Amino acid sequence: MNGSYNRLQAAVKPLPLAATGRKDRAMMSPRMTDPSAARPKMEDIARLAGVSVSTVSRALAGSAKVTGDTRERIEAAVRQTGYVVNQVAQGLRLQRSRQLLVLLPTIANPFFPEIVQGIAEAAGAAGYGVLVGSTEGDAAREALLARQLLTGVVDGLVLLTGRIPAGLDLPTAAGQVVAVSETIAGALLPTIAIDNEAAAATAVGHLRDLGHRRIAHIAGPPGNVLTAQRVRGWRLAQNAAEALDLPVFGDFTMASGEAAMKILLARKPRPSAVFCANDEMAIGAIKAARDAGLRVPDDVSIVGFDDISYAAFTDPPLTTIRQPRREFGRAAVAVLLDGAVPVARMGYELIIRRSTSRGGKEALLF
Amino acid sequence: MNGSYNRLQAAVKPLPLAATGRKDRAMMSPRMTDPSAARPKMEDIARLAGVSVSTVSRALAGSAKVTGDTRERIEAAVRQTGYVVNQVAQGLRLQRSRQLLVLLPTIANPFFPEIVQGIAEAAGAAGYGVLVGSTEGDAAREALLARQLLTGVVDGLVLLTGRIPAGLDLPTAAGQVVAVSETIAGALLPTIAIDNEAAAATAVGHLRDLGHRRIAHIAGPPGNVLTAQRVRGWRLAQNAAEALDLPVFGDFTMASGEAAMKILLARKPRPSAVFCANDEMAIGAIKAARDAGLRVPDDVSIVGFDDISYAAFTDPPLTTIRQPRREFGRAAVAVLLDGAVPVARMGYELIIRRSTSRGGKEALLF
DNA sequence: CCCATGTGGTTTATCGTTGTCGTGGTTGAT
DNA sequence: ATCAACCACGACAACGATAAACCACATGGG
Repeated sequence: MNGSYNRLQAAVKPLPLAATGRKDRAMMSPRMTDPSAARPKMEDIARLAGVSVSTVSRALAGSAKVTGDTRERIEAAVRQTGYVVNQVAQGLRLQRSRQLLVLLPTIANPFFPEIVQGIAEAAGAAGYGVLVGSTEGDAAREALLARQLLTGVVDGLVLLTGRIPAGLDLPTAAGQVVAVSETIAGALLPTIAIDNEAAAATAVGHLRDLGHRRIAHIAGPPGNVLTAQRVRGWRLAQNAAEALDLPVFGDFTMASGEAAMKILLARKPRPSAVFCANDEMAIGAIKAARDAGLRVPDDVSIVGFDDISYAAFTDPPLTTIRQPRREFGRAAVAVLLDGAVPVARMGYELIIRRSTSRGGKEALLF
Repeated sequence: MNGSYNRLQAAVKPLPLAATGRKDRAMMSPRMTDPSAARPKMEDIARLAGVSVSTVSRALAGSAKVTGDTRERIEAAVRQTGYVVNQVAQGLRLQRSRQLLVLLPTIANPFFPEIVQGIAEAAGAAGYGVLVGSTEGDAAREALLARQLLTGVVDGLVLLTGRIPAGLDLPTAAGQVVAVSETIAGALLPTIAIDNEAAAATAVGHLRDLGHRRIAHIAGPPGNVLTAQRVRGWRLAQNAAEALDLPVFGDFTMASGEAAMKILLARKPRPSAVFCANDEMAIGAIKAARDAGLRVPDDVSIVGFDDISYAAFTDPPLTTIRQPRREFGRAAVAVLLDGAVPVARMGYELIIRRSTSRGGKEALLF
């Protein structure tokens, strides 16, 4: 609400000014070829082609009712002026924008890009554009994006945030919203995801197969749905006694993974393996282990989750659970655009690299 | 142009249908409390509050000309209906959207997020929303985003792509576009960046200070402006003979860095140090070195560029050039919104971590 | 007592497109 | 020759919001 508000108006002024000037220009011949021309509108094309705006509109829409000659004149005028339809006006008239909005918690997490790419691919093929909004954990920004964008700026919303933005009325928005990757607690919303509990159990099962019995868990932030599901999976794959162990909570960042690992390494019987709720925390955990003078996987095995691109480049390369991210994106668009039935349990895959190995003496002694 | 086009229209249908139904509803009392109510418009608020739409508009705009009583009735109606203004209509009327669009080459590169965050911060503070579009190297998608979005959907464009989208007329868009990080060849466009040549020279100078004389370069893709600038800086910091060496070109991905490093390691006198045009390629290079049985930095020193978050978590942590990304973002918004003068040479910083060390025998023997 | 000056609101025109309806002119069938 | 049917196209009314112009009604000063 301060002064800086207005500057773009000023910066944009050239256009409005030129726009008002346009009518004058008809009378003031000298400035006819004004280079700082305003964006032409359909009316301009119509005048140039000597037809009505309706005809221009029809021609541009590809109607067969506009004949060769007229059509050519219109197309020539369009080419000449570089005219493009005003999406805002079109959106208002049509009550639809052919745009999708992807809401993600933070653009910095490399887990999301591939989902967005899948969305963009599928949406693009259907003639839809894709915009991305990053909420950065800020509920206000989230609400702003969702609201201001469901107000007609976009036709559909893909939620990667794991929660319903404030102010979004689900019944009203039915069919226009789909959740991906994270199921949203208690909301009847089409959701695309994997079975996180089972996937976590798979990861932990892999460690058990290698002989590990003291398998710690670096979890996501408390309160997060994914966190809960993966903690449950971790418990599920262990026996009753082991499952009493407490996870250390992080926040999905490398730094938090590093900190959590330090805590784990200080535990009395040191865990022989650690299952991390995502790859970034696993990267942090590897660093902590290294800094503590431990070798991965010889001294500690580490498993991640997501299979982000960096997972293959860590030292050692990270064993992790791969989620079909591109598929997530495509499926989300199918739900939105084709009314496809959402698949709540898509396939995942355990990618075994070199951060896990057979449990050492310690593990076997147990 | 196929069938899948129409589905969202169908999904959205409830709204248009309800909208047409709305007028009927006035006469058909029974359905008054229709739960699947259409999004209310200003007219509905006006009716509810017993005033005209103009008054509602003014009240919502915060005009002092709407008094206590009237204002309260309006606000009550807004609360009751959950009304939010239609941005599309508002945008058409106002000829401005209070939205900025950030165009980036790929959302997958972790160099960009922090810039976007800086943009979002500054824009948010000024009441602007930020949308992100990822072109994925596709010129068509790029043009589509730029065009369709400069058609009134957004007020400003931040280009992180290093080139002018096709169909974007710069004179017309003057003041609405700013380039960040990459200068755009031959375009007179406000640009926020660092002096890439000098920064590259700084990185290479650091290696020379450590005694290295065979310093190879893994460059970005040929044709890229950044690539050229950093190659020049690399040459500049060496003596004439050394500068005859040829860089190996990559494409800024980890995989390309790995491949490039393999090539470099096969060179006759093996380089004792490698300057990589970005951190991701450096990460790939480190992996290649490791896989070849070489230790970093004992056998090869490696320097990156950008200081992405992963740079601090590699083994060894990566020495690199830090660009003030958040500042980039803020500065870009200042240019767009406040008409600030763009700073083409912002400060950068050499971050010395542990991927570089004094050149070994080989280097000293030279 | 009348006119200037505020208040607190309403009317009206407009932003750029598109669907509906209408029109003048041609065509084919009768 | 006459009429229905068509045809390509034009005029007009929305879509939802806002700013400018306008208008009642009070109030106060001369």
